Amino acid sequence: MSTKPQLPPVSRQFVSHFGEMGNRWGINRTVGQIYALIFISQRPLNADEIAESLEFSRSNVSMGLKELQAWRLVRLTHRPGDRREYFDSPADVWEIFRLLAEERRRREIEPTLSMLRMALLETPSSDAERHAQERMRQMHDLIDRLMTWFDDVQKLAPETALQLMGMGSTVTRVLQFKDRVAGRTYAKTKEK
Amino acid sequence: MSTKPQLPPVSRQFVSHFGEMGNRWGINRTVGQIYALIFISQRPLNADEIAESLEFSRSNVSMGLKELQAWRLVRLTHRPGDRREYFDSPADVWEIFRLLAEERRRREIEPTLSMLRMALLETPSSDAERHAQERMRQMHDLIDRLMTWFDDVQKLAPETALQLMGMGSTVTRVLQFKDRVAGRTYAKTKEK
DNA sequence: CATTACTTTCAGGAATTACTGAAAACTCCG
DNA sequence: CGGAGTTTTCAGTAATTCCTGAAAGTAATG
Repeated sequence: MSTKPQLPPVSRQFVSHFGEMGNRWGINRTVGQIYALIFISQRPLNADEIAESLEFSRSNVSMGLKELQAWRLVRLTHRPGDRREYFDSPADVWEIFRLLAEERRRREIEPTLSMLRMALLETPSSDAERHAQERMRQMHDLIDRLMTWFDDVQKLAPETALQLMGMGSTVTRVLQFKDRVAGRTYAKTKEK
Repeated sequence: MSTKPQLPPVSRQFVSHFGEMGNRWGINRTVGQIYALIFISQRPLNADEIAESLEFSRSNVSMGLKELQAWRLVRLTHRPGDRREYFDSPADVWEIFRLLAEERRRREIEPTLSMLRMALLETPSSDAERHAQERMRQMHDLIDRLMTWFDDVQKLAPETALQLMGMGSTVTRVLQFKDRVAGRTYAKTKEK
C-alpha cells in the first residue's frame, strides 16, 4: 500500500510532539503538526505535499494553513512556473517567538485588559464587590507591567534581546545585592 | 425560582471571561470559572458555594478543584468546627504568575526540551534530516535561553522582579545605543 | 470561453471532551 | 460499629470540536 518516502523518524516525532502541544495550547492538533512540518522543512511545501506527509485530507490541510496564516506563522510563496501555493516559516526563531507572543497578546491579553478596565470603572455596591475590584486591579497592573516590559524587549534586535536575557543573572545579582543591603531578604535566593 | 443572592454583574463578567480564556489555554471552561471565582473572593469558598454560584453540578466542581490543586493555583484550608474543605488563591499576583509559569514549564517546556535533545543525538542520514535537526537545535537553544533567564527572574523577590521589568526601558536604551554605535540597526526602534 | 489545475467551503458524520447523577468511598464522631 | 456529613469516582449522555468528501469557487492557459 504505502510505498511513499515517508518522513524520517526524528522528524516524525517532532511533528507529532507539536501536535500534542498544539492541543494543550488551544491550537488544534493538526494545525500544530502542519506547522511543525513546515518549520523543519528545507524548502517551502505545498498543500498536497503536506496532506500526503501527514495523511490528512486535503481540505483539512487547507483549513490548517488558513489558520496558520491568520497567526502569521506561515508565509505564502510561489515558485516560477508553478501555480500551486507554497508555505514556509520565518527562519529566525526569535522572530517566530515574537510573532506568536504578539498575536496571543492581541487576541487574549488585550481583551482581558480591557475587560478589567471596564470592571474597574464600576462603582462597587458592597464590600465583596470592592474586594473583587481590588483583586482585578492587582491582576490588571501585573499584566500591564509585563506587557510594557515585553514591548520594550520586543523592539530590540534579536541578538540584543538574547543578550538582555543573558544578562539576567548579572542584573539579578546586582538587584539581589540591593535587596540585601536594604535588609529585605526573600526566599532562599542568597543561600544556595 | 432563583431568588439566590447571585454574583454581582462585574464579578459575573470576570468569571465568564476567564471561562473563555481557560478554553483557549487548554484548561477547560469550568475550571477557569472556578478559579476566577476563588480569585476574587474575599474569603475561602467551599465546593457547595462554588457549585451554587456557578450553577455547576457538585461533581463537576469537585473535578475542577482537583485540577486546580494539581496546578497548585488553589489552596485547601479548613475552618474550625466545619468539616467542609475551603479553597482560596494565593494573595500575591506575582506569585500566582510564577506558579503558573513553573507548572507550565514542568508540563510542557521540559518534555519539549528533552524531546528535542533526543532528536539532536540521532545521526542524520540525509540532507533534509540534517536541516531538520538544525532547526530543532535553534528552537532548543531559544527555549533553553528563555528558561534560564526566567529562572533567574523567578528567584527574585516579587518587587525586585517588577523593578527589573521597570528597568526594561532603561536597559533597552543602553543596548540600543550599543547597537547604534556598532552600526547594527534593526526595525524602526530608533525612529519613532 | 472552455479546460485544467488548483483552492476553499461546508454539511454532516466521527471523535473527543465536558458534565451529570447515582453510587461508592472516606472520615469523623458517638 | 453505625450513621451523618462530606468528597470522589465513574458510566453514560450531552455538547463540542475535528475531519472528511463532495461540490463550488477561482484563476491561468490555450
